[in-house]
Amino acid sequence: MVSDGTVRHAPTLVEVARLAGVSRATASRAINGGDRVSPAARAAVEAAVRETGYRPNPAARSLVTRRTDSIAVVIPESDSRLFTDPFFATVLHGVTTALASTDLQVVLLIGQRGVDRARRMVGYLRGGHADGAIVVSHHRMDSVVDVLAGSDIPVVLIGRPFDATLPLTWVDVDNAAGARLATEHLLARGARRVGTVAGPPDMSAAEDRLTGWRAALAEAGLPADAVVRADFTADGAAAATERLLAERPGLDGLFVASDQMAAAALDVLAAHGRRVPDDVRLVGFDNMDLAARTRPPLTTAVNPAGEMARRAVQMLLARLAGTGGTESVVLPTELVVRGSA
Amino acid sequence: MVSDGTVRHAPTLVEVARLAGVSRATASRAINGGDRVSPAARAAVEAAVRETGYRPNPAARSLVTRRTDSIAVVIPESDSRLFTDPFFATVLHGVTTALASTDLQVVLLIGQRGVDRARRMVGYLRGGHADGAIVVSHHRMDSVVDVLAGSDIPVVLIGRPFDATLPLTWVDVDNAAGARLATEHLLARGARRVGTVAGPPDMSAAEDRLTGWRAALAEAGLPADAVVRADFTADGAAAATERLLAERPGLDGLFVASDQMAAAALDVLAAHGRRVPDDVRLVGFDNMDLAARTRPPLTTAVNPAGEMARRAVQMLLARLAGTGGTESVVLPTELVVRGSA
DNA sequence: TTGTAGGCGTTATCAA
DNA sequence: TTGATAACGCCTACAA
Repeated sequence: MVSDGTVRHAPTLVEVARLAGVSRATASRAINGGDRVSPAARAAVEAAVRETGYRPNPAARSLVTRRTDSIAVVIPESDSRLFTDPFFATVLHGVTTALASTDLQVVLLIGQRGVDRARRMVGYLRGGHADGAIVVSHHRMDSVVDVLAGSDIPVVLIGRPFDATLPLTWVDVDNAAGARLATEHLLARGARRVGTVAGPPDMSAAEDRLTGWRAALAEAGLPADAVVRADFTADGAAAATERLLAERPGLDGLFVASDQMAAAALDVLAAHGRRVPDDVRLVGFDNMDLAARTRPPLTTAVNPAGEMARRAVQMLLARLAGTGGTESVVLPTELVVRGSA
Repeated sequence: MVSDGTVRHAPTLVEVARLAGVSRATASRAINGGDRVSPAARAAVEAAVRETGYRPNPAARSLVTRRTDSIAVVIPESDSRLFTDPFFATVLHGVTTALASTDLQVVLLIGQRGVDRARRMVGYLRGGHADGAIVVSHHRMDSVVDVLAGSDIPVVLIGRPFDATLPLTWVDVDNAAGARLATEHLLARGARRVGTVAGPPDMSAAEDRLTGWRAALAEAGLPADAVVRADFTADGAAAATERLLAERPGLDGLFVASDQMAAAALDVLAAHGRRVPDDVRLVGFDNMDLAARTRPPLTTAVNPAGEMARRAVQMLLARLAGTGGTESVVLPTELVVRGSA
């Protein structure tokens, strides 16, 4: 007990044990929920814990258990998307929420990409700072992923890696199916000249969404050649949409690979006097907050970021417990129909 | 130690020392940059470290140094603003960036408010999981702040606490000055009937911005009674703006306490056929990404979230080093003039 | 400058 | 069911 003026060092197991009238070993067992403890001893220890405000020293515990009771969330994005994109905040929130019932902590690693940084990160993880990792891999990130794949650290990726042969577990939304739904919806609403503002080719989500768009058009027997690339930013999407309109003045349908880009496309279309959805039907992807607030509001495919985070946590926990979690997961998506198509 | 050709367990100091032909103590000194090491010994140890891929076991180190080399970032928000608001992502990015040059890690604590959770958090911090904490205190959060103030954990708040008498260090932007600048700008542009969409009264930023707005009007000898409250969400702001327009049809200037809310107000004004800036001059607060992308783009006061994060880190590091960091800081703001006023 | 030895707080092993 | 006792890997007086 601290008598407000005395030494303020945290109570240790020794003091708890002494107060409870048992040995350290018994106190430890009682605290860690072991079964080989008499009810009397357990009660005494619990009382002593309450009285002293004892908390186990995590370093000491970790030293002997070889676990840290924490997991790392790795976000290898350096650019400004980190601020802009609600995706990361949603994932982070999902992870911490999913972990709230456990007593695992989240250690955050935000870093630049590149081989050096990758090695540092993996070194950190191997160094025993975390029991496992969730990697939010939006970009290609070969270095981090490669190094991780070559290690024995339990890790789950959010967003599939490019190289499907790597021994890695991941969870992703069915980007191709979402894009396909979106495009089919455009066609169902009567669009016949359908373009797309795609994401950059070094992101699997971008590639998969492009694939889905192509598939829907192929099935309808329509050409899939009205493609422009952007970088998932509003500015990039605005410029790309301008190019597309110049190249394809007859466009009557547009699938844009993210809501943020779709909002920018909306502005460009308006600036060109093209009404949405009357002249051009428009569908986005993500269904983040933003989608409901544009005018017209966006029809869009759902990207369940929070759910992906929860699943990733589940899988990682299973891995850590040795009870599975080695199977990658593709979450379904659906289309939310609003005013833009 | 498993034999599939390799040694499974991470190399320890003992092996490094043996390989370098020195004692554990010398190896430790060499690794930790101590000066009492001969160049030869140091070189040998460094070579051994490289060869073995040695990384100090953080738990063992922490056990004896009584430091964890990690700091906690506490975000006691439970509601959806966490996803929506780029403020948190920006702060997080700022913190990790500022910490990149050190070898401190970030432990993320996202939690509900309330006394129980507050005690748990503080217990966690006192338990020796982190050397200090940065608390992003947007809301009132009396419980967390009170408990923290009563502890001896080094902590820096981002956003001033309501109770100024608490022995806490914090960094904040000069919200009142920003609001004042904004309102003065409205007046300079000719507005005479100036209202405000304020934030909720349990947030110091909201109160300070309201204060600044009042001050500017008082100085100009104009009434400051056209106030509606919202909760920093777009929907809340839209409803509030509707109320304000109903109450004050003659409004010709509007200060909105955040860009996100200002964007919503913009829509409402447009829906009522009020042109911005011709009929109503509008100024927001924050200067986040969004501000440049509304139409017209928003004139707004800068909220330097990243800079606040960096300063908070600096202050906390100083505290940990015992070299100051006990003085709270108010960062200046400025007005960014765009099309809305 | 280097090495010896002790201890940080906990859990795990083994007798009792 | 309990209690000695030995690790866990590292740092740091202290002595050489």
